Amino acid sequence: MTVNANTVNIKSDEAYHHGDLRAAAIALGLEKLASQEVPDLGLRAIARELGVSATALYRHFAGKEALLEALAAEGIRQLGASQKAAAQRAGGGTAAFQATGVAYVEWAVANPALFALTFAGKTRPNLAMSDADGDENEAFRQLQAGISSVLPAMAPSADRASAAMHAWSLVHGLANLILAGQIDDDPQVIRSVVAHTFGLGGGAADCA
Amino acid sequence: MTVNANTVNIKSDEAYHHGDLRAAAIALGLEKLASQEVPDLGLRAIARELGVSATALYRHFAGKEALLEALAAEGIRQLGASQKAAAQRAGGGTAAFQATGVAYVEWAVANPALFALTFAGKTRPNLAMSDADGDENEAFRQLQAGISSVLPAMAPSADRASAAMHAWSLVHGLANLILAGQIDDDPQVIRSVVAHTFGLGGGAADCA
DNA sequence: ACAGTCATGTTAACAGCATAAACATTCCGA
DNA sequence: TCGGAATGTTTATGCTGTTAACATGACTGT
Repeated sequence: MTVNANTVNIKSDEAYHHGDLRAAAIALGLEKLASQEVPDLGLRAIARELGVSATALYRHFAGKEALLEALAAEGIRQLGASQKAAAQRAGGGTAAFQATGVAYVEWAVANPALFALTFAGKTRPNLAMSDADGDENEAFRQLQAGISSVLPAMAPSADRASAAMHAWSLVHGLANLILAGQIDDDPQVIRSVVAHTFGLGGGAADCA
Repeated sequence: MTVNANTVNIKSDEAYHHGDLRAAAIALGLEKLASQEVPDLGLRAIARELGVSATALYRHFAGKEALLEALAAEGIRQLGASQKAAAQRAGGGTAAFQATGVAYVEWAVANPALFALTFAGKTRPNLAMSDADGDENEAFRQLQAGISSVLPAMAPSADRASAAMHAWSLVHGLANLILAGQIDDDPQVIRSVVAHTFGLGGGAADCA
């Protein structure tokens, strides 16, 4: 296992000035994103806040876009981890599937800027199509696992793929609409909308 | 004096140099958005391309954000019109409802930058909550009409609201995921994913 | 018709941004 | 120890949004 340079590894102190600048930049970027609603990060601002010259970051990133991609990778990793934790907490089966959906939306709402960045532009890595081996694909793996727990294993793969896209679209759209201020950020609403589709096998945990 | 033949003139002739600059800026903005994937419009670029000084636009827009909002308003108007046309083309009932969903996604895919702009940031007007009287609310009105055609009129308004959010989230998420390159832009896929929910008819009925 | 006001344009200037080129330093392996 | 690679700095270029001060043309009230 190679050391993943992307991970947020804040060595306690005495770190970066002549240490690991790349990691420090990513850590600070995440920190700034966490306290912002819109991902308008600036290289200069990061460098300044890091006590380093503006152009120093070019030794570690090809440009602004490269830094943003690194942050996006971290974002998708966190999202996947959050979903995985929610699924485990819920046990298994349909409940776990719904939990991943709710976790998706809640993570997005809790991390607006990072979520926006993660899915911004066409330059981002294609999550669904990649071979789901990397650590950053936990999100899609959770989706597939959820599908498996709801649809019988013998269902045609076309149905499974369609269901996956359906579920993903639902939570993704709900998250985006909430972030756009078009739908209220109400846990009850989120749960209800998600349950409506994610429980599709049996329908209606919510309707009773 | 030279009338710029490139621009899509809203006002018939005798255009903008000492005419209607605001309209010209919006028209050019839309034109530029149409040939771009990402809404990185620049005030200076627009002014330059319009043959006018950079600061002239400040006589008509409070700032860049204001111009973007004007463009977003035009975007939501076009989206609603597209949905309305699709619904009428489809006749009525469930088919029309599905058609509005497909139209939503297809319009978004056909106008990536404008669609992104329309739903970017929290500063945009809240479509769902406003009183649906203005011309720009056709999109939400279509959504409600579609819901009405699928859910029985006597259904509790909570169910109707939930169904509306559900449908909206689905198409919105599907559009965004396609634009993010995560789902293939395949008409067959769009139709299938949309039909899955928009034809639910039964989804809510199951609960009763 | 004339004067004044207001809408609309102009130029100049400021601060901030991403990025590139040339230069300096530090570190590490042969 | 020496030389090159890695890392950081200064300087410079050209972009951006935005403000301030100034010009000018058109409309309006008397």
